Amino acid sequence: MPNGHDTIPAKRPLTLRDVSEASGVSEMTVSRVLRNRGDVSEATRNKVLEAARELGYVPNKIAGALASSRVNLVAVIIPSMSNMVFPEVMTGINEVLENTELQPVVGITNYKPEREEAVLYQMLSWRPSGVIIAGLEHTEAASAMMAAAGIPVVEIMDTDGDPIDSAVGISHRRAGRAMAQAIIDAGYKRIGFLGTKMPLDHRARKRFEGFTEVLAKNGLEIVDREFYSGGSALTKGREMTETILKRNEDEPLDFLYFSNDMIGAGGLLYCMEKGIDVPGQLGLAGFNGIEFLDGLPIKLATMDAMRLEIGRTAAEIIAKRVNDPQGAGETVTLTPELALGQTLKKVKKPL
Amino acid sequence: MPNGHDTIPAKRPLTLRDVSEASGVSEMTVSRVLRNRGDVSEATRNKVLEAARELGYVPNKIAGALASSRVNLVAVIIPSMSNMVFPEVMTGINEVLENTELQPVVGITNYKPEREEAVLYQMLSWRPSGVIIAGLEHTEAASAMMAAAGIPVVEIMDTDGDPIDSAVGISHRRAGRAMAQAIIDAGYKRIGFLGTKMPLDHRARKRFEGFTEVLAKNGLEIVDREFYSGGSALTKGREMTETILKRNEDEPLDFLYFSNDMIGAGGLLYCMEKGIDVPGQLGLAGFNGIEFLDGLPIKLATMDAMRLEIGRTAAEIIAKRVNDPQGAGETVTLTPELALGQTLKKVKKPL
DNA sequence: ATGAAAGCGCTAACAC
DNA sequence: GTGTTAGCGCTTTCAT
Repeated sequence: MPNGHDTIPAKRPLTLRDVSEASGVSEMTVSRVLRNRGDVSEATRNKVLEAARELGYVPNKIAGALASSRVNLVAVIIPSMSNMVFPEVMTGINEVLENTELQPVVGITNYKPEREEAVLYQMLSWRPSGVIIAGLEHTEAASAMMAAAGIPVVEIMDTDGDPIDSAVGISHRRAGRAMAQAIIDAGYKRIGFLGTKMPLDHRARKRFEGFTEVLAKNGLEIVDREFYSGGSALTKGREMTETILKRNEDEPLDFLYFSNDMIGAGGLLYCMEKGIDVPGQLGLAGFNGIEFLDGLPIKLATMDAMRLEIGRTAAEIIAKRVNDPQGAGETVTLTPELALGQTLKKVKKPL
Repeated sequence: MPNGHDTIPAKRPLTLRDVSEASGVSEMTVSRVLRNRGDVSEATRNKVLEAARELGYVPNKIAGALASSRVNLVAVIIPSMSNMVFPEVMTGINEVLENTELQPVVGITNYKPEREEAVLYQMLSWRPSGVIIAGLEHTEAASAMMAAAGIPVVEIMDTDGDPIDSAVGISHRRAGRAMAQAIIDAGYKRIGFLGTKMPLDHRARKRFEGFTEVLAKNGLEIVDREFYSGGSALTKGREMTETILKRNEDEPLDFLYFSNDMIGAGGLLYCMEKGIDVPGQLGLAGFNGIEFLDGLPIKLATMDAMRLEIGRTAAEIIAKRVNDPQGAGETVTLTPELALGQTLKKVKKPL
């Protein structure tokens, strides 16, 4: 032992039987005490608790789960942990699950379908009580596994599609449309798009589709676009903004639509530094409503992805269904508000 | 079924026996095939795989783990997921574990010792192959559990203390001392401190102690301090900076030391907005080296907490020890570099 | 190369 | 209120 923590070094991990012997109470009753189940007299209860504490017994959930075929785990499968959106979803999930027996277990897919399939397989092999998974697009095998698992499955973030069981999210197509409409209403015409180089980010794709759809209806097109991958989003936003503005100096752009707020913030900082008049000369908008935007000198127009709410609702659906396995799936579509901030001209909508 | 995913709805979850019956191969051999263990003829192997795929069989790890008393899980216990530092640690852990059989399972403590104890208990009850846990300070019960668990335990982030088994991190005391020295060397005298209101953030506390220690040795003291809790760190940094500067207008501060880079960035944005000459009139420094700083107009002086490296090293220690349970604990102290950025005057150190 | 039997540590179900 | 018995679905061990 490298230091002063004094403990009973356990060769063989302790079992219920050890507690049973130490307390002189049957294994079954020990089990009851440790799970607060069934009637146990105060006296034996204390004897057991005392013995367990004394020995430092930690129950073996593996054995418990096998015997009871109940596993209080919820598989949460998300693309990434590094872009601020999923940590917040997790917070929402945690908030709700903390008040239940359920415990989230997180798997990361890095936006790769085959990775998602593998992670899902791993997680399902622990026989969780439910699955919360980002997105509606999965490999065929993954969809089949979830459908066959016989547990509640909630697909989150997006509701533009066909859920396996339940879904909670926003319509990203609608989000793209709404932003396009706001930009058009404000009178901008020469619009640039800056986004991630991620063909597999279906939600970004749907927003883009909704966006261009409304532009088209109004006789407009995206004038230029710029993509990035990897690196610090703030830095990339700055660089991409410089690039796209320089490339269009002859016929300048009057609006930049960023596929996320982090690159949007980078763009905003760049504009402020260069003394570009925002929103007069150039309008800006992002997507996500990251809280961090509040700290910027001026607020970026954006649309909240309602991450916290999505996490909470998804967890609630799972919690409900665990106690009511017969329950049917449901789809909850949340409707985010457009936050105009200070980077979008406030122009009256033409009649 | 709410939609078009065609699957075999499984009433009773499939078992090895189902695959055995479907393939006409004994359960034991099926098990061998599915785990790639022992010699199995190519013919039976294919029969089994075919049957398993056909049925959509997902092995039950609960049963497997109980029978083999081997669980390929690594418990990762961290205070929070929302402040950018731990996601990066996770990335490092994942990178390494991806190349092994091991899988991380994350628990969040919210900086509460009693929560940490509870989470640890939960995790240990799954009999993981190892534990990675943030910090060296735990409740007595938590320390005892880890010491008695008979598995490798790596305490991360901090090495100023007494590890249970292994530790990987930096010396936060040294980090505080180094930053203080750099500030003093640059000639700043009237130093303010801005931090989190978190008595249980031992690492912040140690940095602070190291910091004031060096100031004291040089006949200096912190002139004023300001604390926050909750909210957007960027916003809070901005507000706190305003507050502390205003409060000391009579005898102005010439340096602000922020306990993390996010509030530091907020302070920096505030200064730029107000036209405060940084680093001439006022120097600034933070802590953590978050990549995001690169996107700011000028770079904040900071010290990298080496999160990625810590995560990787911790995971490596676990991976190594799982295959060598006799191995002894080890302590790895990483030494971060001070990044002066552009918010600290470059003044020659007085001879 | 394959199979049969025993049991991992716990809990459901049923006594008493 | 407490104890007994029989598994949960796998893997270990030992035969063959």
